[in-house]
Amino acid sequence: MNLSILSKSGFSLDRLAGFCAVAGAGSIVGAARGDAVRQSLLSRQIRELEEFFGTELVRRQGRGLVLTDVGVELAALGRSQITALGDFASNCQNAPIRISLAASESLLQWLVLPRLTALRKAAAGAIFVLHHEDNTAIAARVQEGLYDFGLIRRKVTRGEPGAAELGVLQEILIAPRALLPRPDLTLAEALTTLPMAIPLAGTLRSAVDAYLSRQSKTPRPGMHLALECTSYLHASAALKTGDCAAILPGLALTEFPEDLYRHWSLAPLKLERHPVSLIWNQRNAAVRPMVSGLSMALSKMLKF
Amino acid sequence: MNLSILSKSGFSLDRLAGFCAVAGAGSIVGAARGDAVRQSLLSRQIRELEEFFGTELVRRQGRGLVLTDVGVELAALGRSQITALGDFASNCQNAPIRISLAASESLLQWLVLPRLTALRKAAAGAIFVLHHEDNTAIAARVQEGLYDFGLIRRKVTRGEPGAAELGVLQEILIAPRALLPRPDLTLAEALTTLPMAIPLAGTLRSAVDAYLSRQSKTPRPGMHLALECTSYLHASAALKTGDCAAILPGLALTEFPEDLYRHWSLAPLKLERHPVSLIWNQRNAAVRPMVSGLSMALSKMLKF
DNA sequence: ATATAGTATGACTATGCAGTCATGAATCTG
DNA sequence: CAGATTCATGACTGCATAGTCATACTATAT
Repeated sequence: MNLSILSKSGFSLDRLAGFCAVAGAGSIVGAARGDAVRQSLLSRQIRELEEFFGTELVRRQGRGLVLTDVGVELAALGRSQITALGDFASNCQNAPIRISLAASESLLQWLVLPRLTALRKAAAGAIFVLHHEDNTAIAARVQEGLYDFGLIRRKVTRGEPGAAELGVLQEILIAPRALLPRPDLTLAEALTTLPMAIPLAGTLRSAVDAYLSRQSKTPRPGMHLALECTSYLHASAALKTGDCAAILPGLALTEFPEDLYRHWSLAPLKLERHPVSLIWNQRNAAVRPMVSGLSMALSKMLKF
Repeated sequence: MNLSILSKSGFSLDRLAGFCAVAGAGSIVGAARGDAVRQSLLSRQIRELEEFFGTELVRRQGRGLVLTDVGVELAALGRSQITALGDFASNCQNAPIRISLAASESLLQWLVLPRLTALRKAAAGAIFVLHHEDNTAIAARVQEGLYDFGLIRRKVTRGEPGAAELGVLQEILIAPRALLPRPDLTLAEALTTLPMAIPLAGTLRSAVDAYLSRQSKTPRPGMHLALECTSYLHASAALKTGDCAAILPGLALTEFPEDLYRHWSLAPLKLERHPVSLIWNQRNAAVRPMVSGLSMALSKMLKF
């Protein structure tokens, strides 16, 4: 075993953890959590690590810092080690392990949380820590080992390690029946006449317009919109007021009973399909037995 | 990230390394390497770890100690972490990583070492550390993470992770031509008349006897043996003296040129076949990029 | 019973490191 | 430009821990 780490001074678990915190927060001040005193400690710890390893770990850039490639590597290594030790300690105390999962608000709301009971059973007493984060950041964070699992919208190449495809999101239009002038309203009529809440996703908006023009229905720009929002959750809440219709992921349908709400498939819109995939960190899985076990269970249970 | 390890006192990398050393050596005195002073330190460090984790890590048994299951787990975890950190530090200094491989003397001699040049090339500057150890211990040590790779004689179930079958050892009989009364001596005649060096493997010995009795040749117990030895290497050395024939793995044949030595297949003896397999530790492979890369290369290059 | 080979423990020292504080330096923003 | 934000540095304190030593304890072998 290579014991050079222990015979030389300048390395400690504490420094490693500090560095990981900085890496996670993206800045020293951020990692110091407002504590001005901690800032100086962290700054020094990073310098000591750099001296110890003989490499730059961060690059001072402007009035902030960015990790170097080596720094990213070390942060990932450190995170996996500290988590593994934490798991081990938790196990010794029969204390629950924490498993983190990051996803967009809407996926958490309509894909993960409805299945919570089953998930908790599969996790055998582990505690789930849910994080919501914007879609692009999730993949990176999972790669860094900051989250154990992530749900993202992308294809998975067959046999790819650390990823599993869960299903394809289908958007639908839902409207309160009370709002309908006639019960047999067509999709195109609904889209042109009903006040509507739709997320501010450019592609969705333009797909609606394109569809309407194919149907020779003049879209009334702005007029048929009651609300533009940044999340399907807001659209869902708006829909619940009964004041407007909304475009939501099909998964949300369970919240809107058939007798009070009517829904239309948006298949005619030929929207781009978004496969939802579960991803996890391979190194984390190897080091945390719970993660490797759960990756199988989660990819089954979250399928839709 | 679970930071309970750092906020509570009683844990340190040093203690973890000490515990791993004790686990590897099997005793505190052994790990102390003769240093009587270190013994007391190690004993205390183990107790502190036990207090920290709130679990027994070793069980005092007689005048020695044995690891508990939890202890074995922690030792493996610690070893993989310390090695991974060591690798990282080595990488930062552009220093070579050490990759350890354990096998029986004969496999090292005739399977590994002849391919050393190719192996070193595949390992891209890593240093190979060869250990010889008796066959049964190797699997356990690899599992503990003490060795990165091991060569053992057992079957590999298809798709088994951390293992690859390399080939099937075929024993052969080799004799110096100078020793032969006639150049066309049959296998049975050779086995009954030539002085012979064979390893003290009970199965090999009784297979020879069984074969001879099938051939209605009376084995002359003891008489046809010049040497019983505990390793094929000894048999090989004896063979080189020219004074006796020897049963050796087919791999050894390269050392004995056709013009000076004659060899017979032992296929008629219907010996039990021993597949040789390369095994490695999955956790180690996940944590040491070099190991996971090499596992593919080694299982190809060591095939025979 | 005695020797021996192992572990355990108490008492101490030295040191490396986290924690703390004040202040400086570099960079961006209005 | 001033002011704000962020990182860097030097100087100090207190504490946890590695290191050291002497000795006690325990099980096994003869």
